[in-house]
Amino acid sequence: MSARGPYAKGIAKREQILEIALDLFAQKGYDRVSVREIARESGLSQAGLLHHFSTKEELFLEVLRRRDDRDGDPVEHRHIHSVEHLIGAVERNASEPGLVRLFVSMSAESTDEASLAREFFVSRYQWLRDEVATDIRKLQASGEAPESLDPDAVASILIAAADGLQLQWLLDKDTVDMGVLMTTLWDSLRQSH
Amino acid sequence: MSARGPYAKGIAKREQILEIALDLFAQKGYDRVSVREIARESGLSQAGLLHHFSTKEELFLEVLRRRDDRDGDPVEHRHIHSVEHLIGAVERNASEPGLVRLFVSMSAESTDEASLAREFFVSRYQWLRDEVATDIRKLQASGEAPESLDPDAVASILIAAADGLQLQWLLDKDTVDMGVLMTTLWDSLRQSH
DNA sequence: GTCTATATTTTGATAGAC
DNA sequence: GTCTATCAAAATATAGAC
Repeated sequence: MSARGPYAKGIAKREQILEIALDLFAQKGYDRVSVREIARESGLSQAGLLHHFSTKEELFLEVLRRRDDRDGDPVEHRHIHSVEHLIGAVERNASEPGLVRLFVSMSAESTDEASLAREFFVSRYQWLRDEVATDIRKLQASGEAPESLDPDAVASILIAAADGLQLQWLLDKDTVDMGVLMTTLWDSLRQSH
Repeated sequence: MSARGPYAKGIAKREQILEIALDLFAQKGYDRVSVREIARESGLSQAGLLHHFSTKEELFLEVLRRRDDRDGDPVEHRHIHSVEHLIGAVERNASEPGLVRLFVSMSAESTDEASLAREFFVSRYQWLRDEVATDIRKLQASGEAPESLDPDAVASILIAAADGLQLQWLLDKDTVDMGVLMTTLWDSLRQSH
């Protein structure tokens, strides 16, 4: 897939806009960023930006989809999610407060029934719970996790803890160590009977 | 403390505005509610409302403080928070999606460094963690919780799970049973060694 | 305490030139 | 593909009458 051709310039600009929009949405939230501001940071006029994404919401949804892909190799991300990966992602997120804020604020906004992002987050959580629950069943089969655990319940709980700890961490980064706490939780669950 | 006197009318109106603002912020989030809208629902003009709260942010902060008080008896709320209370609050919240949404979206907004609500949530989490950790120490002393648990870590984790489960529940109310999952988590932790 | 009227900004989006 | 110019709608906040 060459980057050359008649569309190369447009595609490159699109990528740049998406990067900048990601950062701005992460910093300030959807409603507090104007298209003008994203355009200015991208070295474009507002109308120039709206040539690439004809509405603000279209740009926003594209940014959301992109966020998932940045969590490491997209292929790996999509196919071998596990408890270990979940904890690893939380640990890595401690170096990316902007991304964490994007996720926290966008997922909160998505709870609005009318939000365009709602569908995105609903299916994302369904998928995530499924991946983690499947991994737990695998660990039970190999004796690495106790049979007493309910895989679906524990999957929900681990994901919930990850989200909640990210929120606490954003508010008090020195007090809350997300990675350590996730490990503590998983160790405790594995040692329950 | 009588409700009579020269200020009775103003105070009553203030209360009414706060109730309505609470509901609207909960439904739509801070940025998507206008002062005009709150005023209209309160039977006032915009200028009439701004006589009671001179800026939108002032009104918002007042609503936030009020939210805490609605979580049951304020006195009890403030003085005997415990693991049991935390789980009970989550269970009760399943009948109040509006309030849950308010909390989720307002806490997410508060992660903005410049947010006026930030200070409110930072101190709220510090206080909550402290209350829950203290309760866990008490349970350990009476033999109702294993000594192997780190009270501060478990407090953070339980609160995080509560927040994260509320988010998942808002997005998929039929699949996620917050109360059951919180109980599952706490039981597992108590049975770990 | 509440109103009408208005100042001032800012927003998302479009039209049309180049 | 990007610009300038512009529109229409909304927002917060204030001034001043009653």
